[in-house]
Amino acid sequence: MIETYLLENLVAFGDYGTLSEAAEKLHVSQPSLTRSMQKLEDEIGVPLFERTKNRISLNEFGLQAVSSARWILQEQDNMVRELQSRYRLSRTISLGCCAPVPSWDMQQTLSQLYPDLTISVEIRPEEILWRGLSEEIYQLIVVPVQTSIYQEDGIRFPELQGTPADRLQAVPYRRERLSVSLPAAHPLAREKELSFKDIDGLTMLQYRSVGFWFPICQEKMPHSRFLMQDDYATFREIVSSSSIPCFSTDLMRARTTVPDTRLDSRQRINIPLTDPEIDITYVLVLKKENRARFQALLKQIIHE
Amino acid sequence: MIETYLLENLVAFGDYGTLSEAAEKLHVSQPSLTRSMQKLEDEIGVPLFERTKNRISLNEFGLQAVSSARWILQEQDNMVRELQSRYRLSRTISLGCCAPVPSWDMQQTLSQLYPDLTISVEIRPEEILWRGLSEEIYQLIVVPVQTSIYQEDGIRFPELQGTPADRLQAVPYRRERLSVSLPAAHPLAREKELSFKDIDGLTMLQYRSVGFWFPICQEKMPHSRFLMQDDYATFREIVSSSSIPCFSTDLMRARTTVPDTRLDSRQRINIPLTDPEIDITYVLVLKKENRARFQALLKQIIHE
DNA sequence: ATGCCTTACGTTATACGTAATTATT
DNA sequence: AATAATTACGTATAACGTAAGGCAT
Repeated sequence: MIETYLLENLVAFGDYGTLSEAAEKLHVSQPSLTRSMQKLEDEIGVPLFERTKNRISLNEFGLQAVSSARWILQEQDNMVRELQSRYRLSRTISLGCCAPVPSWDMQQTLSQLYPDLTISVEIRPEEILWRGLSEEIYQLIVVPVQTSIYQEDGIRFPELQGTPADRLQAVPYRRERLSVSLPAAHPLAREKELSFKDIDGLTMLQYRSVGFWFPICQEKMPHSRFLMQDDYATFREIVSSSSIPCFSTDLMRARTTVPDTRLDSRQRINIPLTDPEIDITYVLVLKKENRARFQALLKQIIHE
Repeated sequence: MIETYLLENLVAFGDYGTLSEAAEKLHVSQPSLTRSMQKLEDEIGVPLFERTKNRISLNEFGLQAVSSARWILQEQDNMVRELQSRYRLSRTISLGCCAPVPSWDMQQTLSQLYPDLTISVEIRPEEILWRGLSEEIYQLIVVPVQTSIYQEDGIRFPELQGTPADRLQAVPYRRERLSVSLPAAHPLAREKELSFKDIDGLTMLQYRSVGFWFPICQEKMPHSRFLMQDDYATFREIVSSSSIPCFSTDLMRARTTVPDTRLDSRQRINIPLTDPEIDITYVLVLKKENRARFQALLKQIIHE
């Protein structure tokens, strides 16, 4: 059988036209290429070249050989690439998430449980998460369910082509509630609770990557302006140094290591919202065929 | 890039299941295969095997690699085979012929003119010759034309899909006339000439591979029986030792080195036939695109 | 005990580079 | 003179076989 380096040399000669140039590009000597081509001809048993004293060129068979060789090398390359890509995929956990807090938590949890694997986390709209789970772009997704609905009906799996609901496993993960963060001096800051209706019209400072939360707020507060912030650090900075209302959640506050309790005019007060939409239960969903792989994760979530 | 021998070793391991057996089949040592598999894994960068202390087997990636490797090796094999077959074809002249005498002549002529090439000659019905010429199964064909028609109309090219008549070149080659060979004692042996009509009903000894001649005789002598002979030497033997009538042609007699002139009862007399169908002009036909290749042949035929 | 895989080590094959030769532009 | 291919020859890489070791059935 013909060794690969001979085919590579042949293709290089086909590309560059002379042995000298091909040799240069391949970082080998001219005589080495001469020998390769001789050996190739010898092994195939078919003359591939027209030779004159200081010129060598491909004949009709040589041309065909070059094109076949090019094809074979490409197939080899595909083989290796596909294996590598499948392997890489088998070494990464892809999580699709609907909101930042569970994405942070899961990133951390997964890294601890699977220290050898690459953890890839994305925040995307729920529809894309379901589709991605079905198409194996994500092995895990975290979707939000309104807690009141969850407690009545459990989880409603959407219609997925190729992945019927009974092949999915859903595990309730944790709960998050949205509240309004107002400066102490704000007229509404004394209220015990508020609804979207009460605060509709306020100009809100808004971090962009909050996932599913933002569409809810937009819908519930059609008269408000939202000052979007792309960078989380900047957002936090402006929150702490301005008096613009914003949103907060219980989980977010629990993550804040140093709660800001200074009692100045910029101190903020969190007031719970009453609308049922702000009480969310996160649910982790995966294909049942992957349960074994994520056994450790499931155990930890259930025992939390 | 991955050398071919590594793929071959991998496929052998896939075929035989253990390194030992694969090594034996490949006629290499066990350790050599161990190293090959290690090297392959290393170069692809993906684990392909499950290893226990004295057992090695393919994992999911290994299985995929084996099937890809098998495919690539087959492609290589095809490449080489196709080149070799095209080359062999380029080194052989395929002639399709309608009758034995021109086939013998052409075989001889071509061998002399192209001593390095393989000459392949077949006697086939005219229809197949034309089709074969069109489909490049034959580079040359020799077809019969009734001399009277030829002298009036020249050659009539049949309708060939893919090969219009103006891409063909036809060269008149030589002429052959059929006669009846009768024992001297035969009642008709005194005639100066005969027609098929006169001899229809006779039982004829007939060599099988006479090409287009036989269908003509059959058609013209519907009441005759033909005693078919497959072997030419046998046919000649029976002819010379029996008194069964048979056919002969001027060209055939010209080729017979020692004309049998013994004047015994078995001596045979050749009597010309008068029907126009027995006067044939052979025509050599080839594609015009191959004229250059057969220049020497054409020159010789025209100068004959 | 036998079979199978791996590691270690020395050998051999062969692919490679350098230098020299020849021919062409 | 410069460029290109081939041949000749010595070298170095790497593939190979033998020998030895470990582990499992």
